[in-house]
Amino acid sequence: MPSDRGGTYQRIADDLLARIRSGEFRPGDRLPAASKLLATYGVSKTTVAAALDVLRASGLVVTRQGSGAYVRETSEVRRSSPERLSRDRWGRGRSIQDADAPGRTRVVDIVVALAAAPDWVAAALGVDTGADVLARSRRFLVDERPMQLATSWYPVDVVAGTRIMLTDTGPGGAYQRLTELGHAPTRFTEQVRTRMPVADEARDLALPAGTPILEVTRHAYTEAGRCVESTRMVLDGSAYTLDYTFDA
Amino acid sequence: MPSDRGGTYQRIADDLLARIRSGEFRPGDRLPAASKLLATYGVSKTTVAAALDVLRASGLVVTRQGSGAYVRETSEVRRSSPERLSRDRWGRGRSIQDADAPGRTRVVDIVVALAAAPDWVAAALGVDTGADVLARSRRFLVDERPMQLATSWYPVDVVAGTRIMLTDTGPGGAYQRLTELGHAPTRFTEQVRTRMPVADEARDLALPAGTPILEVTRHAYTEAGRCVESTRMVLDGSAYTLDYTFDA
DNA sequence: GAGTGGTCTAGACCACATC
DNA sequence: ATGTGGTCTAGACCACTCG
Repeated sequence: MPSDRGGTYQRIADDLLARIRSGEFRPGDRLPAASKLLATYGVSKTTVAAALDVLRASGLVVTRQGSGAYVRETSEVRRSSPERLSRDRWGRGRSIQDADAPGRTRVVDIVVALAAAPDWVAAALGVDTGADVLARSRRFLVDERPMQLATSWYPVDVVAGTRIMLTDTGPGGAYQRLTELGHAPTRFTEQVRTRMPVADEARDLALPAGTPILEVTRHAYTEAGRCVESTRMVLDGSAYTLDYTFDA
Repeated sequence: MPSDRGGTYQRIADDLLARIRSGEFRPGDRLPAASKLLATYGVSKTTVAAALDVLRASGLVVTRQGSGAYVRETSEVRRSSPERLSRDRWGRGRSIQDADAPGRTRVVDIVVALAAAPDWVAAALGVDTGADVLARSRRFLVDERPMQLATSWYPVDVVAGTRIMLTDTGPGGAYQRLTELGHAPTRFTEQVRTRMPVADEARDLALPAGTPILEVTRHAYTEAGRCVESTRMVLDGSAYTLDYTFDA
């Protein structure tokens, strides 16, 4: 066992990490039970638990009560490219979700309501702070695994009386409806950040400890330069890779 | 104190979180000492420590030994846009780093060496797996705060005998040199992921617990479609927002 | 020196899964 | 029924800062 800096629990964590890296424990494998580790390293149960906490916080190990501690399996990565928003994707009446990687996407927990616009939404959509806008929230499952939370906001004058105000926006989705209304989005901006999830997000996305999220904020602009949609997405950071392309 | 689900430490963490959210404790404020919390909640020191561990792992609290536990200050956000790579930026002999947000950028720990290409680099650059390529590693400080680690790889036949092989690539940086060599990058792809840092990254970026990183992989292509640079960057996730723009 | 966070023990009880 | 992880206690010692 290495005797570097840090407490005993840190050295045990480092040792276990090295054994995982070396291939002694592979993804999906169960680590030795705490009672074994306790004896192996000659420490108390609390110290072993602390070591496992380190590995959990770094997202490398998941624990299942009554079962064991397991090396986390690298989940299949889901790619997300701007091409999913290209006009010929949604122009044909296909769902934008079809553009993502394989897997059956299901949209659940759809909530559509008029609500006061958050500051940054009001600023983007060009409405007064606190003015009512249409908010569409929903949750995306891929093969029944929750992958993404999203809320989109629209100016009321744009979407009033359209299918965007209904739970089902119809073929092609909101972008197709906006196009039919003469507000076709032609340009998008996305801002990408990362952070640890809040408790609600961790629950809704079923995130194990040590899993950060990607927060993507997208704005859709018409040819005239008007912002007609503001969207904030929260993605399972262990599942997504975002692809972007641009010219010098 | 809420008496919801979960252990005592979880309820203490939830309570402290609520008090932070309510504004009772503001960013930079010191939380009550563990000895106070211990008395307030009527629990043992271990339980208080567990509650603080929850808040640390979520990046909301930082602790300083011998001093106290503090509500984490939201560090100034540093924006990073593709425009930093536009030709007129580096075409004028300015450093690409100048394109980022305010602050003095300093590049340290520059290491330039020939090394075996990792698989994904070899594939991108179109060389044999394990073949030697030029690797440039460095670390970026902004106002002396470490913000980013980066390694770039170049095909040997492109950069042999040029300043790209030196520590100082000269005015305009590597892209300007590539342009002079007839390999002007005209198109870039970036792949963005997030994950928790490994120990080395947490140390080199001075990341507090509960801080995820952004891993950005960029490829630079010439007009002819050849990839002449492959770069992997690791960014302090609490400091960066990535900006992208694209058309429908 | 007083106060703070960080670590560790030995043992206990609980909730959960069935290795 | 047994073994697993999860939680908690009361107390101890250490390392660090200086409120």
